[in-house]
Amino acid sequence: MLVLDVNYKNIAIDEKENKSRSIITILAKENSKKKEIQWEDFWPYYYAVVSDKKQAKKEIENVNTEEYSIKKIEEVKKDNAEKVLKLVFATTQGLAKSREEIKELPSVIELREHDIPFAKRFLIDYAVEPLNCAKITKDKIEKIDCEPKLKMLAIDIETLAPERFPDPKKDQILTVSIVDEKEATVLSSKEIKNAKFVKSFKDEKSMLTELINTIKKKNPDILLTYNGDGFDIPYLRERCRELGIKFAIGIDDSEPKAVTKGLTKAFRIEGMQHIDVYAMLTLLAKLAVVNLVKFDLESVVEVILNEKKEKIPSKSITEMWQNGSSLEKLARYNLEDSIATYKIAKKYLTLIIELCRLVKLTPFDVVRASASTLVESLLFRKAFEKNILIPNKPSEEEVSTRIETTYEGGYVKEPKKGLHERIAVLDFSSLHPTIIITHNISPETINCGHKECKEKNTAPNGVYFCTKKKGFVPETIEELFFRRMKIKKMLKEKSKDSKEYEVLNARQHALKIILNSFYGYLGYARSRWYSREAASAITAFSRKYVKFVGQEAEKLGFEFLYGDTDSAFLAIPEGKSKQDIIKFVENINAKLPGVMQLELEGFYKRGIFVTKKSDEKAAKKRYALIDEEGNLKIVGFEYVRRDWAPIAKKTQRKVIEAILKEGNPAKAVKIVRNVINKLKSGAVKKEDLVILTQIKKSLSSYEAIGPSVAAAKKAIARGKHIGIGSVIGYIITRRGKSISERAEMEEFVKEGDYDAEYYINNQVIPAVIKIMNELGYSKDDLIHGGKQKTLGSYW
DNA sequence: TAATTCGCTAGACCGA
DNA sequence: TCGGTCTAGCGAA
Repeated sequence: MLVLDVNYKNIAIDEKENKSRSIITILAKENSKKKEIQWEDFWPYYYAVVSDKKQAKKEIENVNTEEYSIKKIEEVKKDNAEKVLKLVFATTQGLAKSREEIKELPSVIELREHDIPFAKRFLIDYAVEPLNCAKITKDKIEKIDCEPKLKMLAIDIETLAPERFPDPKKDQILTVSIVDEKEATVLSSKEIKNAKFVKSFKDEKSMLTELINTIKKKNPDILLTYNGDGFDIPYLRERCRELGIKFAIGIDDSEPKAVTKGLTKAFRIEGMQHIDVYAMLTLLAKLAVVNLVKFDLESVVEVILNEKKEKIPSKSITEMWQNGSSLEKLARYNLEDSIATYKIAKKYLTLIIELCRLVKLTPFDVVRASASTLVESLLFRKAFEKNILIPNKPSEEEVSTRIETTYEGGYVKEPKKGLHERIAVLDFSSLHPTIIITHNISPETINCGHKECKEKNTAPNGVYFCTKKKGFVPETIEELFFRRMKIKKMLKEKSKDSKEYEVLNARQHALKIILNSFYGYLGYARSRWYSREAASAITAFSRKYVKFVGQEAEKLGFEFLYGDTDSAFLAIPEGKSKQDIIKFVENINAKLPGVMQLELEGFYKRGIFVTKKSDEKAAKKRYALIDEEGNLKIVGFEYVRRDWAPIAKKTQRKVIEAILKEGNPAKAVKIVRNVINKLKSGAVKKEDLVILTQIKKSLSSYEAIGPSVAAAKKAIARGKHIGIGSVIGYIITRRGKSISERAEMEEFVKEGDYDAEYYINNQVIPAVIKIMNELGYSKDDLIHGGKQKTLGSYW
């Protein structure tokens, strides 16, 4: 049986006395049939840490147990607290209401685990893995690993938007696209001829009725939308109400329900998992699974699916609809959105499944979670297994004080500037997790009092960690770490295009994501397992280890060029070989404690470090390398930044290529001079001039009005809608004094209308000058031509 | 509305 | 109009 969802509901247990209870419901699928299982023997509960168990019990019995639906008060044993009572309730409402009064009772010190949602509580206590199979008997749920066959259905709507953001009270839904593995259909509320994929209806109401029927009939396990939480689902619900029908797509004929998630709402649909692919992608971007900054479907499709998708602005959609022209194009556009949504979801489904299983959250929750929620959810289960009480969330005051004091991070070495040859890059694999495991770093192992631990396991920041008893965090991480190693080993024997490989790879990826999140979680102010000392000790150890590698390398005659947090860049001098590096790594590994491990990331033929703009020191976090196959690795430079114009980025890349690949700085000069001339001639295309910047707060709250904000304000004055999080693409034109005054959003700029001086002096030259400086060229040489040099004189 | 710190750069802002 | 300081954004790890 495949577990699709766990939820709870309130049911009457005694109609006469008006008594009810909260009961867990499991939505499972067997032989492609969904069914709901009610779990009788599980009740809402929390713990109270008390000063005297008998006394506290009495006090609790004296409150209105009826109102709070208190069922039972049990004495329980927990490994990290002395006197603990477990309070069991009939309803979640009773539980919630009781907290205020219970926590104030004289013998009650504090409540614990009082804010764990009931369904989540069940997932923890029974170790239920959503999207995995299970054998469900009366009192047990036994996990059985399986490959779930999930039926997904993507929907997307187009609406009327006459000169305003669409309003479901007024603006009708024009078309709806529905896509699954087999079918791709558009429903239209007006006849669209000559389009096979369109089903036309006489009006909006009959179209929406068909949509509801189709969803019910297809009965998917997963309903996919793109920003369905923010738009499609509430719009459909409102619009249906407006038309006097019910958007009853739940398996129990209920409408989608809004669930508050932070500031925004998520829409839950009974009987299926609503995955908002937009939410999913913001999570995957935060977890560094995908590299996305713009989340509109067109940008996303380009990056993830490597496809081009045309955007039709809402204004044009309204026009097309009203004119009755190009309706087929409109329908196709609508269809493509659903297809894209479906494809993206499919691409990451395996990873999402593995994350659900690992942290024991439903896909609905996982895709809308944050890194901290994922880590915390996993720790909840571990705490249950280890029989320890989960720490409470910190109060707001506590959060503020935590934020006030920060701690020192990783070590970044100032690089040796200039061109270098024969570079080996070494890095620690899983640096933070391995430090945590090796040194047993956990909130509760700090300064344990043992003399021996202090002597043997003190971090460079002065705190030490117990060596006698494994900590909660390191024990958890260690288990995940070794599980991942094992999977990675298995992967080597699988064929890369097999399903097995895909699943195992997703599994190790999920583990990696969680492993990498623990360190940040320990230093995160709202964390339940917060420990600044622990987080600070981790970075202190990291600095020590990286410096150690650098020092040992120099002792052997390698040059320690650069290092950042977990890496060491070494130059291999004449007379030393790659083999010596391999030996060096082996030697270091023999000296490293615990599971610490240094790896050879790769060899590079050449590399360049440049000076900062502000002074003559070499810049950290910016360098370029070329490997033996001629592959460039450009880090930190303008080339990788989106807030630089493509003309500057492309030129920089070409310059780096000419120098590292061909060793031909004269060619680099030529490239730059050509670009300058082209800019001057006015022939550079708009698309090469656009600078992208995100608007991160409300436009009114900016103290300094930079070009992006200025451009956005002007665009708003022209009627454009720009919200927080919008990415502004602007061009510097010739109209105005300051740069901000001259900035205009791309769509309001004509081809050729740009400020060549700006793009030469503020974009192209700054992007290449520091690189050319290292080769002996000045700004003048770039602008006026001049000396010819070859790299020969340097090597 | 929520993993961390370190670091670079641009351009506005502000006072002289 | 200058130079220093501050705000802001983005990237590396």
